[in-house]
Amino acid sequence: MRYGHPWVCRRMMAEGMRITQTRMVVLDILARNPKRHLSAEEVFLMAHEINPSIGFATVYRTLDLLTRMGIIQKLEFGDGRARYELTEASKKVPHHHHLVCTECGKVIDYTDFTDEEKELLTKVERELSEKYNFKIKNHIIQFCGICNHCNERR
Amino acid sequence: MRYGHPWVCRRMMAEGMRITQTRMVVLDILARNPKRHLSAEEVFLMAHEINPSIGFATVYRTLDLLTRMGIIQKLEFGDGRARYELTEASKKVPHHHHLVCTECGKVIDYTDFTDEEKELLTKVERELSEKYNFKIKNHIIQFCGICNHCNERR
DNA sequence: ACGATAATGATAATTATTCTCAATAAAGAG
DNA sequence: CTCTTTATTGAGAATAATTATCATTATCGT
Repeated sequence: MRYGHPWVCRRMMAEGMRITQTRMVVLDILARNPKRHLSAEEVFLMAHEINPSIGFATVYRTLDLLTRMGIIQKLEFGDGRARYELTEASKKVPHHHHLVCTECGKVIDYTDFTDEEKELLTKVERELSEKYNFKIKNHIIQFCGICNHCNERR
Repeated sequence: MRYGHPWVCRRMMAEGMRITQTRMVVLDILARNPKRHLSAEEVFLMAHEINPSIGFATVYRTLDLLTRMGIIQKLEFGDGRARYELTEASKKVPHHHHLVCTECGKVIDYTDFTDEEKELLTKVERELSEKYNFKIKNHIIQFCGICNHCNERR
């Protein structure tokens, strides 16, 4: 059977993993929704539309697998459910970070200041990596506060 | 009754909140353990040592309250339980960020590169604040990877 | 000291995530 | 293409963190 995402498939094969329909469906969903921060449940619902036989547990397992492979990233915005999106390293999503409203949970992606940020981050990453002997795979940057909407109704 | 943490007490009173023993005990525990990233359960156990009548639910409520007040910060390192520590803004803890091992969950605090980082962060914070009309209270920066220990046993 | 009521403790309820295990399907061998 | 091995899956049960409920308690202005 043929699927897309050749770079992921190559890595899976190289590591002796099987390329299954569920894995490709989950990856596809995340790749097609780069703007949203999908929760496991949302991914499950979308996967279920494509193939109703896909189970919840497998979606979790696949999200976990892709996270450990560094293809997607698990994000936690403090509302009790994890969110997932492709990593920058997967070359499918541009450098960006998140602005989180701690009141309503709204999340804004911002892509400003990325050149300066990127430069500093690369430097910090390299040096921390050496100093602490840590193989750094990616990073999470969130600014937390109150959005204009929540600010107004007070 | 007299407690420490006058700056917190002042703010609580100003906002019509009551200054209770449980709140002060929880705050004290976090203030006395700036190096650790305590989970709600750990805080509960320590609080329970001090006063066995303190309940789990109240610890959660207090952690949530202090978080909303910006005195402590809720951190999620991906192991399914939230951690709490004083914010930089509370002036009790120095500027630092976290290095998280996605394999074993180990967390290293690092305080390197803080001058450059701080400068950039302040700038980014100010400009994002204007652009998105967001009242930014704090930020979370985590570098995720594999620690040397986990790297060796492969 | 008193009274209004915010806060609490105990416990039940909820909810996201993980585990279990028999059934299924991917991939290499023939 | 068929067979075999075994990694992966689906369904549902189990787990664990967090939140809600509600009668009781303790704070604080008077």
